[in-house]
Amino acid sequence: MNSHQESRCENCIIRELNALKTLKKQELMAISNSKETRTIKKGDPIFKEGEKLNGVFCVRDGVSKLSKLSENGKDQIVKIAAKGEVMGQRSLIAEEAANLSAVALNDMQLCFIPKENFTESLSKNPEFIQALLKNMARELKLADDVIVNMAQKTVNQRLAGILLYLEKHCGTDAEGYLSLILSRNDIADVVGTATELCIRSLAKFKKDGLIETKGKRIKINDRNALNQLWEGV
Amino acid sequence: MNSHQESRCENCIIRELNALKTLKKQELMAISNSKETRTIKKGDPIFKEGEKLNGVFCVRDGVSKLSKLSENGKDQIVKIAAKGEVMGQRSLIAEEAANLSAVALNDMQLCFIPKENFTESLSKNPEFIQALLKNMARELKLADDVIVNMAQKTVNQRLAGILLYLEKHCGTDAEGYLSLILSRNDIADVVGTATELCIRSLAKFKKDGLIETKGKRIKINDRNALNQLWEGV
DNA sequence: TAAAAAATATGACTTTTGTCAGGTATGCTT
DNA sequence: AAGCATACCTGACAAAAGTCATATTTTTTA
Repeated sequence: MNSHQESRCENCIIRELNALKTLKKQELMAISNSKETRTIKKGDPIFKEGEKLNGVFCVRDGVSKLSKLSENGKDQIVKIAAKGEVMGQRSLIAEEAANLSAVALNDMQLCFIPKENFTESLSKNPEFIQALLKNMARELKLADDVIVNMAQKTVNQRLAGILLYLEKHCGTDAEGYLSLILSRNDIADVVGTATELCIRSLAKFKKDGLIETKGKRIKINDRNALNQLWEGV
Repeated sequence: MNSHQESRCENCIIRELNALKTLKKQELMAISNSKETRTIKKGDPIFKEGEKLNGVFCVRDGVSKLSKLSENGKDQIVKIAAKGEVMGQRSLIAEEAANLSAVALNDMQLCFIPKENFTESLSKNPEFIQALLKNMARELKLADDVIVNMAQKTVNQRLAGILLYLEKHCGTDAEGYLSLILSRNDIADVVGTATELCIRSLAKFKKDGLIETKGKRIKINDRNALNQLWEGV
């Protein structure tokens, strides 16, 4: 399979979305021969916090949550990784075990790139390092912003924020519903609140005409109002 | 002054604490000639969020807060930078304006290293890039952990956490009081709560014998209990 | 398809957090 | 040293968030 044209890294367009786009033909050929394409089912774990990773995972399709178990027994979702994102690279770079757990939010296709290939490029390809560095720097800014929002915004504001985020980053289906269907519990874990509170807030958003729901599915009706709520106007 | 032995980067030991330790003699000589040593008084701003930085600031002495103004009008302190930390490098790497504002928490001595020197080394010195990359990766882990704590811990827990953090990272004086003296308002801005609540919680900690206070100054009496509170036992 | 399990939903209540108003202490300026 | 500004502190109340119990609906599985 790996020898087939489409599964060769040289021809992969997902790469364009991340630091892997800086890899040279030679590096790509090496990776093509050692990489592994994995199919992951919704709900399946990809790696767990504390685990030593022996490679990175490039998301070809689907979406994963990256979460950490807090000492109070609750899971906090720190990041949602969609197509094109590389999971595990932070841990490899820092030479640490994984700090977060990755679980598939829907059926996924991943490319597993072995540590050896990753570190080889990391030590030899300056363009790759530069791209990684820039990527990390941008991630760090996003994380700092999340800290501010977690500390200063209310549950309603943060919930409005993630609905807008999901629409922007994961898109909507033909009927206008958010493509990524999360459980109420997962939404609560992103917001950092209890499931009940999340459900209640969604019910209020619905009553106020900001959103529509149909089972788990959510449609944004009043983007403007949600945005104003998020910004605290 | 710059030609004096002690002010030459080649002889600087602060460098050992960060990525600048990887710089070569030639690079250090160039920086020595263009760098600027700045004395900043307590409360003075170093840079503001949104500002385009034309260099990085290496903390020689003193402590700075890095904060961001939330849309609700409150400042959130995202990081406390002590001796050896380099401020502004994230912005230069990402080629973005500063995301945070830096203000001195006590009298400081900073080395300002111009952007040109920084980016020169960034493009030519692989060891420097590697060190920066590792640094960013570690910072990102810390930020992710703060996100989890902000989302999942109570005000009391977070307050206990920062007291322990201040003791560990900024030390104590001869009498055992925390060396870094913050206003109640600044402590509240780290915790992400209102000043009144911060004061109340400190009063409770005092009543329970966890800490002692003398004006602004705080002494940790029961490290163990604070730690258990932090961990939520 | 029926039963079981899981997820969603709602009500009642508690705890935590935030806010406002006012008081006291502290330090700085003139 | 008096006056002023600032920071610290406290009480009373309001709002937000968390918890527990218990439906109701949806999904899974036997």
